[in-house]
Amino acid sequence: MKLKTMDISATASASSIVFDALRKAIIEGQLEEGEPLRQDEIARLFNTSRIPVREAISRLEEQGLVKTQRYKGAVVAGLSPKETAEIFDLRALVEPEIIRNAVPLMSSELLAEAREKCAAFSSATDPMTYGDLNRDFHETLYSASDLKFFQEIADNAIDRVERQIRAQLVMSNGMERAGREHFAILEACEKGDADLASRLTREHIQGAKASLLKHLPGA
Amino acid sequence: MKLKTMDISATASASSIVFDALRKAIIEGQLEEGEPLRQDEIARLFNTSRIPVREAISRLEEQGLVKTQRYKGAVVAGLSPKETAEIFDLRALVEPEIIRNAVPLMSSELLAEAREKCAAFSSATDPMTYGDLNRDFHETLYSASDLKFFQEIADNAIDRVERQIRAQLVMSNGMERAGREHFAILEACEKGDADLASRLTREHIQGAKASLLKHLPGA
DNA sequence: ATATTGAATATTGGATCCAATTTGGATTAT
DNA sequence: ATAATCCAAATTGGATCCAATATTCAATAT
Repeated sequence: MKLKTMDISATASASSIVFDALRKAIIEGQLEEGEPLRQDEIARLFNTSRIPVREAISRLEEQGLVKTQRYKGAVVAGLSPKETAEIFDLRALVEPEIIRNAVPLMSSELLAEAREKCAAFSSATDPMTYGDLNRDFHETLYSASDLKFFQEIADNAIDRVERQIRAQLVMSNGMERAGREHFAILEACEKGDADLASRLTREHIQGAKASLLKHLPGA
Repeated sequence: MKLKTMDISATASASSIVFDALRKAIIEGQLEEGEPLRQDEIARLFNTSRIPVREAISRLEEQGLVKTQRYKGAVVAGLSPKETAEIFDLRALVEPEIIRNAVPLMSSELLAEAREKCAAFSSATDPMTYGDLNRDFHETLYSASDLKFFQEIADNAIDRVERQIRAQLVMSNGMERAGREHFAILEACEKGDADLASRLTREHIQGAKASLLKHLPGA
């Protein structure tokens, strides 16, 4: 008798669990810029030894989310205004291409899902969730593309400025304008107008960059 | 008495040494695609324990140069023709922007250095060094830009297709055409024509992609 | 002969211990 | 009191050992 094989691989390695948790805590701002990451302390929090913690930290450093100094340890990486601007420029270059590629590949189911996410963002009331809902909408559209490396780049770039994005969203008009722009991007996708969706995405990112830099010291 | 503090940090950590060595071996093709990386074996080669080896491998995986499976180990990552094409598209998007940004920042010293590298590439006779000399030329020009994140992206993208670049260079006309195109890019930089340098860089990459895909099965 | 079971081996993931380095405070000299 | 010095605590980097899992191959049943 044959049994259906069940995927029981739900158990992830300790280092991956620590990595995911630290990454989430960093991009959500629960760990502030410059805050040291003590291996011992983190190991105690997750009931592990420092080995998987070190592996997680080294992966986070490879992603640019932490900086480490030999024998001194790791701190949450911060960005200068100039660096922030560069990341937004990178996003403004890459993400329009992802959308352009994705539009012809969007199923009606995916568009329906994106419409829900778009509505959820526009009607959000809890500032703590602004960032997640914003990201949720964009990633839904991006997921239709088959450009996985482009998506990797975009994901990492967004990770690095997630804190600034959240700040921008709670600023005056941030949510309102983003909501409008999301809706326009969605409409372009529904019309199948890849060029327009691409252009609107670029302007969306450039606008966020501009409104953010206005409030940063000496951009 | 005060002593001048000397920077004695020449001693890198074991994990960094292993990381650099493995990365070099992978992109130069000394380790073939799919070849398993045995922690124990590597540890013996470097006279260390497996701990720094594991850290190095996890960093390499974060860069996409190896793939690991739980309890099965790491293998050198390969690229499908489609993935190779995507990486070249990414390069064709990012690197022209780096050059465009770099041109106004190029000192005459840097241009002189680039000219030397360009000549060295064109007069190269040992196929083993084609890849290094090619990269050397491009990185010299890119180094003038102040877009460090863009450069990170480009560096990693080039890493991932370094093997294919080397193959392309030894193909018929590969070196000859690359040499000509390098010279044209260099001339545009010397003239201070950022737009032209950018366009030539894009065409250089797109041309390499096209000539490469012609020789790949079912691109 | 072929497929299945099961034990021995190989390999990775993690815990514990030790070494190297930094950091901070007590001590001492001026 | 202040600055330099030195020692103890804290912290990271790495080695060794153990646990968990995968792989191989011989033994066995059909």
